[in-house]
Amino acid sequence: MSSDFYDRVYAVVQQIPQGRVSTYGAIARYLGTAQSARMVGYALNGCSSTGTYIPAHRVVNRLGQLSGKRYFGGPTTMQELLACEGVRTEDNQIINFEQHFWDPAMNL
DNA sequence: AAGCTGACTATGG
DNA sequence: GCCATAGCCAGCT
Repeated sequence: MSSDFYDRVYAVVQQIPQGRVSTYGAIARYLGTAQSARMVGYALNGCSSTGTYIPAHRVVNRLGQLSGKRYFGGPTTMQELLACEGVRTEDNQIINFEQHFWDPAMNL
C-alpha cells in the first residue's frame, strides 16, 4: 500500500547509523527527488503506519533543527532519543551537526 | 476530479 | 541578519 516513494524513504532512514543524522534534502536528493524534501518528512509522518520502526528522529532539516519533534507525541521525545544515541542538542538544534551528519548519497 | 496540505529549501527584501 | 515569498512533489480531503 505504501508507494515506492514512501518505501524508499523508510529504507534510507533505517540505514542511518546510530548516533548519526541526515537531512530531508539529502534523502530527497538520494531518492532522485531533490525538490521534494517536504515529501520526505511527509513520508515519515506515516512511519508509524508501516509497522516498521523508523528512526525518524535521525532525520532533521538542513540546519540540524528538530523540526519534526512535535510529531513524536512529546515535546522532548525526539531530543531524548537523539541524546540516547549520543547526539547532543541545544534549543531544538543538533550541536556539531556537521559532525553527526550522514549523507546517504555519500555512503550508499 | 480538483484543491489543499506539509517533519523543506532557496531566494529576495 | 531576520522576515516574507515562491517553488516543489506526492499524498490526503
